[in-house]
Amino acid sequence: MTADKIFEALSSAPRRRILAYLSKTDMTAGEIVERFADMMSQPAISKHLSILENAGLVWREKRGQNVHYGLKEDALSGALVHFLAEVCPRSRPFRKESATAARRKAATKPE
Amino acid sequence: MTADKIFEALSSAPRRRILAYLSKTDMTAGEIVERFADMMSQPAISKHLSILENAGLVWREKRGQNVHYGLKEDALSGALVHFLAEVCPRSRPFRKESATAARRKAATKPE
DNA sequence: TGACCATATAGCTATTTAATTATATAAGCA
DNA sequence: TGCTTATATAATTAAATAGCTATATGGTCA
Repeated sequence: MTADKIFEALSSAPRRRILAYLSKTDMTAGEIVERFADMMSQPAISKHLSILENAGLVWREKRGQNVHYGLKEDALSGALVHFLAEVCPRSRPFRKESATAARRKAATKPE
Repeated sequence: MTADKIFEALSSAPRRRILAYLSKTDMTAGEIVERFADMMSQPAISKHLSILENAGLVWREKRGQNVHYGLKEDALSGALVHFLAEVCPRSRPFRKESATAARRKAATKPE
C-alpha cells in the first residue's frame, strides 16, 4: 500500500510480467506457474505473488483447492499517476484523467 | 533506457526523492548532497545519481567545478505511461494525453 | 480415513545492493 | 605551482533479494 512497497514490487521483471498477465484476466496461482515453466519454480512464483499482494497490487481469493489472483488496477494506476503528478509537474493533466479512469473502474469492479 | 533499469532506479526511496527535487529545478551534485546531510554520505548520493543517469532519467552536465543534474521528464513519464497502457488497459486514455504532454514538453525543453 | 492435488512456507545459498571510509581526479584560485 | 573545493571511484562490509529443494498445509475425492 505504501509507495515504497509498490515501487519495490514493480522493480522485478517477473513481477511486472505477472501483472501484465493479470491485466488480461484473473488467473490461479497454478496457471501463472505454468507461464513460467522451465524458467522459475512454483515456490518462486508463490513468493512473487505474495510480494505483489503485500504491495496491494493484486487481490487473492481461495476457491476450493485453487487460489485466484487478479490485478487491482486502481491501486497500480493510482500510485503511478500520483507519482507522475508529483515528479512530472508538466504532466499534471494526468491527474484529472486519472480521477475519471478511477471512477470508471470503481463502477465496473469494486474491490 | 530499458524498462528494467528505469523500474530498478525507481525502486529506491532516496532516488525518488532526488527525482522530486529535480522536478522543481536543476541542481548541482553538492546541492543534492546537502539535502541528504546527516542521512547519507556524498559518495552514496553520487552513486544514486549515476544510477539515475544510467537509467536515462536525469541528464548531467559539468560546468566548471560543479556537475549539474536535471530531470528528463519525457523519459520518466514516457516509461510510466507506456507501462500503464500495457498493464492497465482501462487507463488507455492516458496514452492520448501522454502524447500531448510529450509534445508540449519537447517544445519546451529538448533533450 | 488415506492418497492426491494446489499452494505456501522453511531453510539454505549465491548474488546483488547500499552504505561506509579512504582516495583519486580535476577545476579554480592564491 | 601548490592548496582547496567538488565530485567520482575503489575497496570493503552488512544486509537484502531471489532462487532452489524439501516439506508443510489444507482442500478434494475415492
